[in-house]
Amino acid sequence: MAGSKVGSIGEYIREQRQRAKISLRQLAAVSGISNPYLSQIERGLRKPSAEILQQIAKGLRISAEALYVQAGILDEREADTDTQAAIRADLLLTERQKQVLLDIYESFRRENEAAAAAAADEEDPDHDAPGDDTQASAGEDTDDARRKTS
Amino acid sequence: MAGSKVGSIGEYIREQRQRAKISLRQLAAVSGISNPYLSQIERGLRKPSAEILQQIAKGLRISAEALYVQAGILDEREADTDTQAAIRADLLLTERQKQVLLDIYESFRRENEAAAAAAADEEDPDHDAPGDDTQASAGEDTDDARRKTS
DNA sequence: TCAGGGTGCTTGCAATTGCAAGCACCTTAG
DNA sequence: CTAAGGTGCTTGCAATTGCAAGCACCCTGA
Repeated sequence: MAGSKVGSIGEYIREQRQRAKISLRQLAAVSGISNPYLSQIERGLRKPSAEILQQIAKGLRISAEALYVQAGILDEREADTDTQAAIRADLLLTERQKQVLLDIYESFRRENEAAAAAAADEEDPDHDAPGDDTQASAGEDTDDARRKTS
Repeated sequence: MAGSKVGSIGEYIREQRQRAKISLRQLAAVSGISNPYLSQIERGLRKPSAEILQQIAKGLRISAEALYVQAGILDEREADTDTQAAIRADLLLTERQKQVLLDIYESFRRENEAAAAAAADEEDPDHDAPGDDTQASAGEDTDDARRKTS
């Protein structure tokens, strides 16, 4: 198997794990694999079998297929229909249910956009060195406030 | 991996190969794997990786997914609705969010099926209405026609 | 300060995977 | 009859996979 793919699945797993905010050992434990092995997988030193990927997916509470696709052993499904349109057109759902799903979908989308914007804001200070002092100062105040609320 | 599953994938591969009327060596050659190894796989002496299954599927000109299902590393897919397919393919959602939406969707579906069953029990008495008999009869004819064309 | 609990990683090893070399057997042509 | 070509399988081995034992480091509480 091409090393580039294996590196990709390891990065992907680490990414999903960090999103779930669990440690490597915790994920290894709930997945039922050894933590050194999970570490090696994440760093691309080992190429896990499909069974191991299945276990990791279970631990991450995502579908095994998603990991298989990243690992290059399953093709990405086409089905490029729009999620919102599909929900609205789904005859097996009541209108109320459609709305609930759409609300959650949009909330997830906003969440992801906010995460993307936050990532962009962290990169901006690097571009404007003079403005950094002002923005960094403001940023510190915000961080202090967050610590107090936590 | 449970030996019973491995024995099953080996039998399945041999079956498909014999249906295709090609020898073990021919399949091994077009699949790009060694013929002794293919022999061992067919007899359940070895458990092939997903990559090897992928190659065998290519040689047999069947989908890799079919072999994955037999090997127990992929669940048999239910017929996805458009909504499910759309959620799975949505690049703007994280894997975790997809799973949450799918779980809620399926819960709604089950809710609706239960409601439909309850409604059907309440409507049974209405079938005695004359107009309803005519429609039910037409529906049955349509079903018969479909069975003949299938 | 030290002890305990947490983090991720290193290392050696047993088991497994996949292969190359070769065997045993069958069929066909000369 | 033999030789050639085909079939499926045996065996030993290198490489890989997955693990257990343990290391290095960090943080917190007494």
